[in-house]
Amino acid sequence: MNHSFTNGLPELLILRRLTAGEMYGYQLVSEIAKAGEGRIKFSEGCIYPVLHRLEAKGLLATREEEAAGRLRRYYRLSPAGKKRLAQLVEELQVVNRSVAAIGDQAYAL
Amino acid sequence: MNHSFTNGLPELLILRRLTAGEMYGYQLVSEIAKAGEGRIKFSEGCIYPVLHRLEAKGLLATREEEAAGRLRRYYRLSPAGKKRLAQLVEELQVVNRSVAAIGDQAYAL
DNA sequence: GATAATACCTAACCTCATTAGGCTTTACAC
DNA sequence: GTGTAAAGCCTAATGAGGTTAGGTATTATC
Repeated sequence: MNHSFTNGLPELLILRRLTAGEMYGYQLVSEIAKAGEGRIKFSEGCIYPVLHRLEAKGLLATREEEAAGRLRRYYRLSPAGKKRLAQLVEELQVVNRSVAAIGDQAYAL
Repeated sequence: MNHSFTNGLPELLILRRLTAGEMYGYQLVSEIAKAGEGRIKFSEGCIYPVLHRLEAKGLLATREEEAAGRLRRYYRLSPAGKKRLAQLVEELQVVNRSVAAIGDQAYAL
């Protein structure tokens, strides 16, 4: 893909998607791809390690469930995860405002 | 700083700032800091290598000037640089739309 | 019986931004 | 007048995190 502005983006997309309710990893991969307009797509090799990191930091909580002979690990937001989400949204807005600000003397965004 | 969404951001800010006219590296560092609301600040150790990369790729052109006993290396946009800028702006918009899209069933951005 | 889809995972690699320096000249303070 | 900060340029080691490329097991499909 080779995109810019993607560091921290898997984390933000995961946290934000989980505000709608718990979800498992494989599902998050396809939900993110769906939201990505065919332009943004994070593979399992990216999403799973992020989920493990977020859980280790206490931003996500987990439960396991077996469905159709397959193991599913569901994740949900913790209070700390909600705070982190708000922080990431704000950081993205700072980026957007900075980009707008540095060019407003010449070009509109 | 430890921010998210910063990969590619120095490049975008530089390219966008240069649409207003040529500028030298040290100046770009402070201009970016000024646009960054005290939240975003890319040091010289980041900006100079980016400038060299962009010049090597043909996105920027250069000239040297001596002012007050100090050497200044001015950079300006090439046509390829303008195309790259448009591409980066669009990539950032895709990011913003994806973030909005993945959460619009639950929370507003 | 083979292939794709579901569902989890890890490891090596690569691309930057971060940190931490180094070099030179001018300006200001003590 | 000597020291420190600011103006300018630069590079190298580090680290965080996404990409690529796998591996495993079960179920569904042709």
